[in-house]
Amino acid sequence: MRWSKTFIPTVREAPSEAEIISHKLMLRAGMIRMLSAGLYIYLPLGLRVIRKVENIIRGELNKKGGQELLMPILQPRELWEKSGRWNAEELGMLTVENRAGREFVLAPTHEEVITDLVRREIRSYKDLPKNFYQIQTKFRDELRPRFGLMRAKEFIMKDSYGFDVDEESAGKTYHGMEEAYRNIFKRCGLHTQVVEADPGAMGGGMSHEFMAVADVGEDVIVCCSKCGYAANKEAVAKNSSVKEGKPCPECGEPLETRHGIEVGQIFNLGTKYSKSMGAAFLDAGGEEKLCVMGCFGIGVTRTVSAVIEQNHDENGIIWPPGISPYRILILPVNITDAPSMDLMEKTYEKLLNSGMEVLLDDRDVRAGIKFKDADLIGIPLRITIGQEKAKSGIVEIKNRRTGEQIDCREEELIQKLGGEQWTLKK
RNA sequence: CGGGAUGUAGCGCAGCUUGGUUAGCGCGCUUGCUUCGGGAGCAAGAGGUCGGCGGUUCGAAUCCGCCCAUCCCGACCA
Repeated sequence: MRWSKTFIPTVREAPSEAEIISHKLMLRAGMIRMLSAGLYIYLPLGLRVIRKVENIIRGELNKKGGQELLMPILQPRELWEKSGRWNAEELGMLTVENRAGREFVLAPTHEEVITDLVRREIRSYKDLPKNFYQIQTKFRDELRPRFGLMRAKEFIMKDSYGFDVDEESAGKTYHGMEEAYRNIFKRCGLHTQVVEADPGAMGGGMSHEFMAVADVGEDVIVCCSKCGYAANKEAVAKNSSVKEGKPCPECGEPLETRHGIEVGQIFNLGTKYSKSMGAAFLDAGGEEKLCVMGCFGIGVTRTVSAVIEQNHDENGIIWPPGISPYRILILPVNITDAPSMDLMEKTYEKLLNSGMEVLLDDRDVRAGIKFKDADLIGIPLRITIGQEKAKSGIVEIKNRRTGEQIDCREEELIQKLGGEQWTLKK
């Protein structure tokens, strides 16, 4: 993609409404713009990152047998009365009424719809287990939206719903999802702590939260830096021996207090919804049983914020390669120099043909601006084409994270980029 | 929803205390010339219902009231 053809409106100063680093950097890097409090437009660069995260999620969930579908955002009131959640204050539901006076909810979550589907379509143990998921916009009528994409009224969420024949099978699903989540967040370049959690409005039994450790996190967790043990606030409240300074229950090291951003949560729901919604099946003995359910969520847009909180420096974002909007940025220093332009086009073509996602900064602006913007938007690798070295067909490759830089002949580029030192870890 | 703060050009801000010709500055934007490897210089421009409504006054960005918006703390929450 040529920078001049896309739309990446970078700005030097972030609007004053932005408080935390990820919000400021997303605004400055031209990833998002605010429409109203808690409502954001995802610009081309921001959307590319979101899509990357979504695709990592798809890959890992599909490996676990997840089946993607898509459910309506607008849902009738009756469905929510059936589950007993129409007045569930803590869900922050946004309701609307149509011209005929019929009431709907802009879905904050989809247990009702998916369980209703399963109730009608699944009748035999032979149809189970099933694991459905979708990635779509969710609504929460947040009274106080905050921190950009961290807490928005409208956000993108991945939600999975598991249906199993019994607790044992549901437990396997649960642990499978836990494993998938670990892989997903790792591939997104996010350092997370898994903590035991309170199921809250979801109900049911066991629940774990995936916390991205960050100073701006709204949640407090107590964890052990040595063995990785971690517990959230509710768990700490229940057990007075788990707090800062006390020995870790697993290894005895002193526990520490940290802040976390909740990027994912998994729930074992038991039969709460299958009972209220009537999702039953016949087992091998011909006996009617209720599906044992689980639900599993990932805040996609929040994950993007969390990644930036964990991956930036004073100059801007440093994308983990797996979710970077582009893998490589080509930066020609002087676009009026013919040899530089030849080399630039050749390099661009070659990288595109090799399947790389390349952003070409072909803008007619001073080099300093390009360098600053390059650091700001944080593409992992930068190829600089300078006037002098271009004469002999040499480009510079620079690593955004480490700052290391090498010269490379254009012909050897593909080979070098595939080499170990440019395959960024972390 | 309780407490606090802010609202002046696309962005960042000054002016308001003590009302007084035509509302300023920096960045950005347009044009020209010179520059050109880390956010250039000079020159000439464009861009404003001073958040909105009402009030006080000869006169309001400035004082008063109500409303709206945005942000922070709290409660609540993927």
